[in-house]
Amino acid sequence: MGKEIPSRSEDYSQWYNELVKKADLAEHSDVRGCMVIKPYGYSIWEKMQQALDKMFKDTGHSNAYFPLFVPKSLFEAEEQNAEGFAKECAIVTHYRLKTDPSNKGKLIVDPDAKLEEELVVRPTSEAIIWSTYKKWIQSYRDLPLLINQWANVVRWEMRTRLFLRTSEFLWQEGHTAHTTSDEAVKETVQMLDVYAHFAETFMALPVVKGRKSEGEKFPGAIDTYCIEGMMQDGKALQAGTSHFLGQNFAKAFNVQFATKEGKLEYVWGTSWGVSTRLMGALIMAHSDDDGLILPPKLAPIHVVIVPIFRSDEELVRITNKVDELASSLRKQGYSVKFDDRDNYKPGFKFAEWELKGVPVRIAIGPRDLDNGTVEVARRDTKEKQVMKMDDVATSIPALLDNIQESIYKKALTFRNSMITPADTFDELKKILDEKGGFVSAHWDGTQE
RNA sequence: CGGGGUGUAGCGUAGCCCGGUAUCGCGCUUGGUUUGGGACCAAGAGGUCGUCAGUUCGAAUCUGGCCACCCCGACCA
Repeated sequence: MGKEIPSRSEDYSQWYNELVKKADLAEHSDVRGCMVIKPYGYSIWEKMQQALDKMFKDTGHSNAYFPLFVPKSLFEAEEQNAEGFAKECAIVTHYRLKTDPSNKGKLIVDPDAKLEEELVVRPTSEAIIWSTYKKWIQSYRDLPLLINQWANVVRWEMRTRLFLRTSEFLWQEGHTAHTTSDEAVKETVQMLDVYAHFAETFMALPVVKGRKSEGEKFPGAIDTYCIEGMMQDGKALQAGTSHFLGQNFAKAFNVQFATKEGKLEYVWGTSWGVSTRLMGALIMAHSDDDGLILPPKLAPIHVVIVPIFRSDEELVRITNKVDELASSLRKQGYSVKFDDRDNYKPGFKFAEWELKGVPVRIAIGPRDLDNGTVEVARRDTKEKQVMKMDDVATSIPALLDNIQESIYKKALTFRNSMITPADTFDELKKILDEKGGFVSAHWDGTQE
């Protein structure tokens, strides 16, 4: 602990790394390129999962789970997809270890236990899922098939960064199959809208929706749509993607259905995903030099209550008051933490909860007991106000709503200030060199 | 995969050039004083110096191999 987070302006990337560690979100694991998500960080991810999962269900999707391992022959069936991911795959080649005869107590890979066919650890699940869909889909009556999977995937990246790029990451991947191209495109766009809506209303992160260029699109897709958020260093972060797959995977895995007219046709596919990278986006979009700033809708703790006391007896009096307040807030669905640790001073606790981004802090001491008041502080602006104890429970909901909105507005204002129009290529280059941010420019859509 | 760097207590580090059994801070334990913005004092616990080998009477320190991680590039959610 301590005021050791480097300032955002000095070294953005270092600031980010320190913040992730200090706020108790995640740390590098001893395993190459992998990350340990700590309980506090994971609880934020769970909040994201819950909100997203509800939105998926509301749009007619169901959850399922498919295997971690993809036999190489399945993996290579859709050529573009296979080629696109080939350079970053982890592969299982053996299924057994044995004791090393020349080095007691150590294990070696048993050369006799080589697999007939290597297993690819999924970098994405299109292959394994489409090979399964082949069995599930016979008739137009089986469609649309709307499935989502919460899973981990492995992409053997050379350089990793906490939440933004790790060898293994958690995500959700939707895989749908449809009777017509139109319906599949609609699904693709619908899910992009779901992501954009989630980013803006839950993460308080304004995003730009768009379509990827030929060079950037998902391997195996006809079209890739994405949402991009603006981070405080003026750089874009891709926060979610939605792909229209056309009939590419249906053809690769021979997934056909009988139409009403009795004809056989290939189904139309989509896939879409967001990952724990959203955690990185959330952190980079809002936080300041004092730590994390969480939008209330994703905060695992909405309100932290810090008692200020000199004696045990004083703490008891405060605790009695706090119990009433906390239970009335909890009844309204808010998560409340009473920080009654006696080995830290209030100032330390203030700083710690600010570091962790808890939206609202309530301090209550002997002075408040006498006056029937509390001190309410909001994390985003650090404004404090003294409030009547009796009014707290009823005014917290509005305060949290206000914080959610004000975080969004701040991000939106910043984002808009960093969008610069350019009419010529020279202008574009100049803006990117000098100002950064987004550039609104003309483009004819070609590679050149 | 190219270029650079680091590895010493739970964390962050000094010592390395010039070899003699490891420094300091945070944290932890105990006791006391404290508590409205990151408390203080005292005592205490905690280390095969990444790993394997070599040189040497003696290696954290010198030499070689290996491993891991970090930073910068290319690639990506």
